[in-house]
Amino acid sequence: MRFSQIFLPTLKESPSDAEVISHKLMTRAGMIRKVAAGIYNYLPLGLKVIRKVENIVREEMNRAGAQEVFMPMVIPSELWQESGRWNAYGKELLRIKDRHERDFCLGPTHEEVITDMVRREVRSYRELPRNLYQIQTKFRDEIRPRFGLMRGREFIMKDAYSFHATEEDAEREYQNMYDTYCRIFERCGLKFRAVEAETGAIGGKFSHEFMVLADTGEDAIASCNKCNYAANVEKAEIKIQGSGVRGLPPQALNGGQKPAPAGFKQGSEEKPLEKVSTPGMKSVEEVSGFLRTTPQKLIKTLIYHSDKGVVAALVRGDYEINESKLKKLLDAEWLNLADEETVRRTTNAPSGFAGPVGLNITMFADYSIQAVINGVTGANEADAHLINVNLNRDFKIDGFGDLRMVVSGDSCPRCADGNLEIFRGIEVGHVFKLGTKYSEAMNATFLNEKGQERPMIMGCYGIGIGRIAAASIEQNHDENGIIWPIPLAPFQAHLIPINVNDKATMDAAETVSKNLTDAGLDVLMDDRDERAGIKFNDADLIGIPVRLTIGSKTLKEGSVELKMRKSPEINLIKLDKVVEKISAIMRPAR
RNA sequence: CGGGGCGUAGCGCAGCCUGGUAGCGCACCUGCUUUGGGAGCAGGGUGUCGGAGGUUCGAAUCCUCUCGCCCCGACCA
Repeated sequence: MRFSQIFLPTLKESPSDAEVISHKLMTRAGMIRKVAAGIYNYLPLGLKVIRKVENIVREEMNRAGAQEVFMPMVIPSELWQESGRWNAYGKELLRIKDRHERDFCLGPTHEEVITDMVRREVRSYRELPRNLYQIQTKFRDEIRPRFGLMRGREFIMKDAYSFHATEEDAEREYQNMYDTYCRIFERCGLKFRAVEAETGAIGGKFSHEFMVLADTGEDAIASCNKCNYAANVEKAEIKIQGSGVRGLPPQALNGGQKPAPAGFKQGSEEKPLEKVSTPGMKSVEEVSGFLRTTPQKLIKTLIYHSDKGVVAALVRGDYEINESKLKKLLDAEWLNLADEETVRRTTNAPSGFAGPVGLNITMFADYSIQAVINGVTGANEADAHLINVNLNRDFKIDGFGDLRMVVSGDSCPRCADGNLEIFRGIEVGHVFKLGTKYSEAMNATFLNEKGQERPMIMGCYGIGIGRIAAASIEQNHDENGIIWPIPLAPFQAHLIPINVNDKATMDAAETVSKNLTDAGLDVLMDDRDERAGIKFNDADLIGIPVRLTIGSKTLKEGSVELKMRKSPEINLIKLDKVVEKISAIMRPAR
């Protein structure tokens, strides 16, 4: 391909709305252009990368025994009514009407469609298992799309769904997909980690996320420095010492806490409860600073609103509530921090002054507060807090649980002496074991060998195609531009004839280009009549792995310059060795 | 949805406070010179100042409404 012909508009400056490096570089390198918030055009260079990713995914899925299908993007509401998600899914589901006023949605995921497809055809256990996948554009009307392809509204995703006669077979396939995903991300040249994850709105029993490690990632993951435990922080558990069973006498538990700060040792005398004035002091920092104590002494009381009613959640002042854990403990469908109005009604005080003493609603608490002796809480009246608050003497808790976010340095919940570290990651893949959630709701059944009707056991496995491209850039770039790993590179070799008006240079360039192309390589030749600086800078920006420079000086010796994008060295190679040399570089990665 | 900000040339921005004929850099077009890491000189403006309404002799500028976009938060496969 000639640079003068390809539609590849590079930019010297980043667009003002791009924040993360992958978004800036993809725009500058002429890969994508924004059409609307979270909606992009893919230009030729961007599409080439997308296709590379798709092909890796396709090859590995096929190798794993899955078969490709293609489902519609526009889905009739009936299917979503059947699964119950038409009402449950929320506003990310873009609902549209056709000319007959019939309801449809743009597919954000395809469990309903695939379940419908399979239930119509599959009758017997003999026709199972099945693993079907598609690579398709999805639409989720995200509240706040951002970061270019990392969190678009419209995005390309590979989604696979498997159907099984038995739990064991579904778990075998889950492992098969897990292994396949590892191979896919390895082939893409990504540094990643598989972590335990929440199952979220898609539902199901357990799941793993595949996280590309990057500081700009939107997810935080906790990872043990000794064993292979790794989990999304939404899910990451704390270590429970002794037994973590609900209902045990509170002080018997000490859920893996950091030692209490000096001066507040367990077992110190319980002092008399006292009310103190704390005008305008709401946050943990303000209150602990004002009262000259530490956040560890505070018990934070958060009022939540849920389908199970208004509840209070208590956690030690230096920790944060993990809403996923709270939701699970409550067995709630939904959960929100209560609004100011509800807080006032419940606590008789503006938010910031809630406390458990005398509070007349159901209260759940994180294990961490069991270690707090003579603690500080809100007084349930404006501008006042209570000091020397003690569990059981001054208030009672309806249930204890692991309700807090893990923090760096927490003990590993799985092994004896490991500690958790927190990393940021970009979720590029997710595998779920769905179980029978959809097959039961939608009556996707089969007859087993005894002639009994049973719901199919399902699994679901997604990969964000565009996110892989973006994540790769987050991991592979420098101040000049993208550095593509060979498997994802839009071209393998970038040829730069310095002076396109010099016949010898151009003849050599044409020959090299033809030879490399004949050898099966994708070559971009910068035949533009531009200054060398412009060509070199564009080459660095778009990040093709191999650069070959052809100039009249080295040409006299029958040589061209070879430079890898990822390293600064420049080597001369003879014209007749070019194909051999470049092929050797490409081989391991192809 | 709450808070904040921005919409002016293809891109990045100034002008707005204090109303008076639309600007800068880059890009683009023409010519000459230059030619191995984003060239120089000369000439050229390609604009519904996001949109609608209002105030005014006069609005990019002031007021009202509206649309779009971005950031923070909330929320979230």
